[in-house]
Amino acid sequence: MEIVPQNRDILIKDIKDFEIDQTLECGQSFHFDRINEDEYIVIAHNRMLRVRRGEKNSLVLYDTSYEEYKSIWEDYFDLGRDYSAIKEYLLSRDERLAPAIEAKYGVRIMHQEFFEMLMSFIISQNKQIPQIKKLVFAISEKWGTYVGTMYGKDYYAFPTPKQLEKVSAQDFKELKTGFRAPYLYDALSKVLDGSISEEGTRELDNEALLNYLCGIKGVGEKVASCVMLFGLSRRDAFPVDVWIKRIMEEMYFENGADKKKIAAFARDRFGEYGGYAQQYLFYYARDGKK
DNA sequence: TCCCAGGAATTCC
DNA sequence: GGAATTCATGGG
Repeated sequence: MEIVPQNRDILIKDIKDFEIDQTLECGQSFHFDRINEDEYIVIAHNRMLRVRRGEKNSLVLYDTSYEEYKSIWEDYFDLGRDYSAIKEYLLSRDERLAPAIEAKYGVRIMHQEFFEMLMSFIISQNKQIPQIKKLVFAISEKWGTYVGTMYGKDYYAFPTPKQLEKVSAQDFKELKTGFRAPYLYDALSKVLDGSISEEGTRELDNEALLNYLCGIKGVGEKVASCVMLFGLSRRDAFPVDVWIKRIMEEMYFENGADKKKIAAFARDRFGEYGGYAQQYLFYYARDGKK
């Protein structure tokens, strides 16, 4: 992998184990627009990023700097990590992961922002991905900071807790968040009063962190695990949703298993690489059914 | 009209 | 305790 600054853009050559479309569309992220199969607009860290897949395993990040790439986007897309080692380990744990890993070879686990992940995955319950995206965009447009216009569309960052200080549960409801409105409000309140904070998560081990997050109304094990995996880089978290349950039962439990049992099995089988296994399997399972 | 959606809270037995 | 029901909204 080679990072080549070009004018106002950043060209990254010879990226392995990465595809921008797979990484964005595997279900971990909701705050982006697809321009076409190679080009996306990504909103994160109070910025709008135009990014495009280039020729021969390259990637172009438009209108950014080397410093910004190193300080933000490399970590955001997890480009600094060796995924061949991850894949090798997972395959050594179970070679039956091969079809999922081969099909979704370009997925990386992103490191997104904690608060946005918390709110997004509270929204995600009992919703489909396009609906989740719609609500994330609506909340951003209503309360977030304008970050730029591309192809005629205005983009807004996901609001900070501070920007939502005066927002009520009723305000969330008016955006059609439905029964999730009081959940969003409870999460917001706890972040605003400091009882939930990213700093507060650092010292906690996974089990304690899970309980910590589950103290928020509307946050159960699955949502908490997603926040841990995608927002706090707990790469051993293994969210069990309906898709994962389905494929794990197919692979490992002939007579079915509840979510707790599946999560425990995954901890034992995949260990610190559970999150990667989860995402390959989730995307593979969900895509196959389409 | 009916059914389901990257679930979680509540109610029921 | 664990299983069934409810929750608000949109789309097939």
